[in-house]
Amino acid sequence: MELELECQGHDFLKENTVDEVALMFKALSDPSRIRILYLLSQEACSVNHIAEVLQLTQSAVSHQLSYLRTLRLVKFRREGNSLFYSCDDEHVISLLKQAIQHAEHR
Amino acid sequence: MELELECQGHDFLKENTVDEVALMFKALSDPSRIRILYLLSQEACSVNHIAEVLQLTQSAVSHQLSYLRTLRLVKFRREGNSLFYSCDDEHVISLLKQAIQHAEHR
DNA sequence: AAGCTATATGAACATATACTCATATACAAT
DNA sequence: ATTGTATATGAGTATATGTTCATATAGCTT
Repeated sequence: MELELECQGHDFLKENTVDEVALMFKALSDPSRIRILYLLSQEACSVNHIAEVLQLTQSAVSHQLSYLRTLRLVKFRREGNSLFYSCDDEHVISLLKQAIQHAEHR
Repeated sequence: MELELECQGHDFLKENTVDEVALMFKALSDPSRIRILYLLSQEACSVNHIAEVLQLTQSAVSHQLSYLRTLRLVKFRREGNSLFYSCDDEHVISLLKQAIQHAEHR
């Protein structure tokens, strides 16, 4: 049966698909972004709150949020002077949580 | 009910966990590695075969396999002069395939 | 309007990344 | 042993990445 399978054709990934997947995983491949996304998966947060909780500078957080916004992984609503960010891609959050589960239980 | 949730404590990720997750996603964040892993998820391949099929140099493939080996995402068996690589982490392949599905159907 | 707070942004920098090229290693075959 | 084939590896390089620092923008308050 292995031999049968070896003779079949293979899926080939479209360049577009590969690049999109790469971008998606790249977004998840940095510790700061992982912590930001995980925090936002639990509650909407202002930029300063994220910075305080995660012990990052406001600027670093803002840059990362800008990055995540571009990929539409987060969205925000304004409330007075503050911007409350939250997750905007459940699928990505799902992947993140699976990876966390996997890393924790080992 | 939203108010209730806002008052609860939050999960915090251990530094170790964050770093492991980051490494894992970093492995999946490069187009060449994505294509290599996806190919290997379909059949075990020699280094040269990977290079031919994916139109990469032997050296580039070998470097990436070395990277993936370090993370134990691939393993290999020797057969004569050739080394046949295959996937060694079903969980990572699962994440990869989910991301591909997500990217394709949109 | 002026001053205050929250956030965004650009430049600069140090490090990481992925590749190429040249060469080394390992096994096979004669 | 020598040659050939398959793979690995080290150095070098160009580009990408994540942060900091300084400054800009936007909205609130008085």
